[in-house]
Amino acid sequence: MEDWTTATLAALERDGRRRSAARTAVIELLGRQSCCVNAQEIFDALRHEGRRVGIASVYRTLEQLTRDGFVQRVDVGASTARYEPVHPGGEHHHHLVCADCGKVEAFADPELERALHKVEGDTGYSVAHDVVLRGVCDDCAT
Amino acid sequence: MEDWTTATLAALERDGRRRSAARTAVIELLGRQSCCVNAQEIFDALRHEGRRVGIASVYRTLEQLTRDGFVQRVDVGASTARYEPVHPGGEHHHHLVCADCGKVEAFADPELERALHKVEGDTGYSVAHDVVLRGVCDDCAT
DNA sequence: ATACGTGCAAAGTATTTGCAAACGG
DNA sequence: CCGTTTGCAAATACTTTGCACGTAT
Repeated sequence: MEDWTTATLAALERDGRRRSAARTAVIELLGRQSCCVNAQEIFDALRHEGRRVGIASVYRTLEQLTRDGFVQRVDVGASTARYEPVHPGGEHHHHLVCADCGKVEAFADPELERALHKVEGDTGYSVAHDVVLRGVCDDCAT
Repeated sequence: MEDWTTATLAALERDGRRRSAARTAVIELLGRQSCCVNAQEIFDALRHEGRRVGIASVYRTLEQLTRDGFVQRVDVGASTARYEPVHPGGEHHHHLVCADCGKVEAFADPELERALHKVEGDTGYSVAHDVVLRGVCDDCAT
């Protein structure tokens, strides 16, 4: 979804925010992810490609993007928070977490999604939702 | 569910663990909860009723109980982890979290549960699951 | 020019760990 | 008694904040 990056940068600009180096770097990196990442991973990846960003800026950017609804925070139970891009009306998935090694995988299920929407209608809660299933992954099952 | 307390204490005993004061206090308090609580809340409540427990013991007990499947850790996105008793085959609910004030409420939905079990069958993940819906609670909606 | 953003380092929180003393079986 | 468990305090892990300087607009 290269599109998310462009859309997000454009939305920020429209909002009067500046297209600064650190912010742009974080957004571009997020746009390349297929599933959730944490702040440290973003920081390390950016450093690895030679960008000089501070981890504080990573956290600040994530906080902003989360507040504005461009990314969703995913709490999979590890001590660290993870984040992933939100594709409005598009691809949408949930998470399988290995109880053993902590690995996080994505899954999607239309029927589950339908049940969720119904509950959201009933309760009035509908800003975001996340389903976390715990179990043992294939690697650890051996 | 006064029953959970008894069952859990018995299971620990059967497992060779000691029925120590701190551990028993934490388990009894958990058994009285209807929804999830965090370590600090447990600590404060126990202190309030005059029991001299250290917060480290609260964490240690929670970690043990979680590992053994007697309590489930619930990550609702706040910085602190919450925990609640697991009633095997019995009452089972998920959580609504207010995006504004952080309040956590419980909800249950049979259709959602059915969809979840189906996904668990498909994926092989089935140790535990938790659904978190975010939104604005009635109090904050005003 | 002039706000807005930044990197760094220091400060906060939540949780874990080391250890000698207390305790349960 | 002897190994488990404890409370405390120090250590750790993650995240936030204060601040002087950089930089987009």
